[in-house]
Amino acid sequence: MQPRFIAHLDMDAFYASVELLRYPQLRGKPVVIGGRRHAAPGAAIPALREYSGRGVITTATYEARAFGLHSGMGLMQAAKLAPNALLLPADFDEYRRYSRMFKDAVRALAPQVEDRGIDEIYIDLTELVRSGAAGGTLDPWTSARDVADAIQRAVHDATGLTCSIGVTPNKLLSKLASELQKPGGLTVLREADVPARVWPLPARKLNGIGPKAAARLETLGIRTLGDLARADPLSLIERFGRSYGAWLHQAAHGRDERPVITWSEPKSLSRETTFEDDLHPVRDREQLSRIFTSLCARVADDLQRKGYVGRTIGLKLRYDNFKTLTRDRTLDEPTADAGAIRRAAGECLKRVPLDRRIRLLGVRVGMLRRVIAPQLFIE
DNA sequence: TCTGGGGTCCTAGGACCC
DNA sequence: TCTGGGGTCCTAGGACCC
Repeated sequence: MQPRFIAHLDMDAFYASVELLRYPQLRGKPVVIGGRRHAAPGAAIPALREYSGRGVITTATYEARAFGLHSGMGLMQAAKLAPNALLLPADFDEYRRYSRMFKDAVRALAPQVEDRGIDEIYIDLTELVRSGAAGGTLDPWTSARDVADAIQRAVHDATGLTCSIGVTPNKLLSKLASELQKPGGLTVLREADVPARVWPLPARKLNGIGPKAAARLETLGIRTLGDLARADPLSLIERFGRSYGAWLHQAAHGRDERPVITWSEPKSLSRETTFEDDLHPVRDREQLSRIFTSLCARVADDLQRKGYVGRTIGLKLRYDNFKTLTRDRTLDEPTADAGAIRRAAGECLKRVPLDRRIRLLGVRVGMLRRVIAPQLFIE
């Protein structure tokens, strides 16, 4: 395969940065996004110490991260570390608007874009670099850096927001590289840089090595990606299975052939909610039933708006002890009807033990099939 | 006052069919 | 009576990611 030039672009503290455009007076202060809507519009922005309830940080500004706050952290725990940090509820409609703006700005320069959620993308720069560098003697990596630099400026011009970009021969390394100089970084890594720049990093930094795998690796004395690269591939396969073990070995050497995928069909749509207070299956039966029905109605609405029907209806339930279970049922014919989804999900609910308080309820529809043309639906 | 909400992919076992 | 494969579909759970 010809060498490729792949970029990973990651918006810096995206949700928080969008809020700072709206509230410029908060710039330089520790701010976190998360929790449910809590203050009346127009009221003063509350500090973390004033918050009570469930919820986690979705994004923290760099000033807030200095206190040890990070996304995923419970808000009550965060309040202990930084009681004076300011707290704003998430405004997803606004973030989606900015997401479209930055992605459009990138696509105008480099069309081969893979969506990886609201605030990050992969970009295949190979064609641009080849056509741009073909005329001169310019080193292609210098050319790739120039394109990435232009993308960074275009994103800032379009949105007023900064991003970090990694440019390398593949998605795995680019994802890693974009994190090396946040915020506002542009990091170029070539294959030859892997031993010096990648191997010293903790194994956990690799996209695909999560907390569980990292802990198992640690027990084998594997802490860095260099340790992993030196590990015997056969023993990795023995311990982690044929597929994941082989992947671990390849990944530690910075090898990844996955293409940049510019469009893919969704596989499932779901809605779930964590209750303000755990609900009792008997005493709070009516409230649970209302919430359950409304979740079904919301998934049905999502399906209809986006133009899909689905055949597998799934229920998700989390008890007060955080134990989570799922049940699903595959119908003969796909549906997007709220009533049909509710009936199937109701059958699933009959198959779970309801002997303790419930924390979360969710409804999922899978095995999707498209019913209208993609350009007709509105995001 | 621990632990949101929306996804993807993988594994493993059982049913069922040939 | 016991014993085969292989293949597909369905279900449940778990790891991981943003």
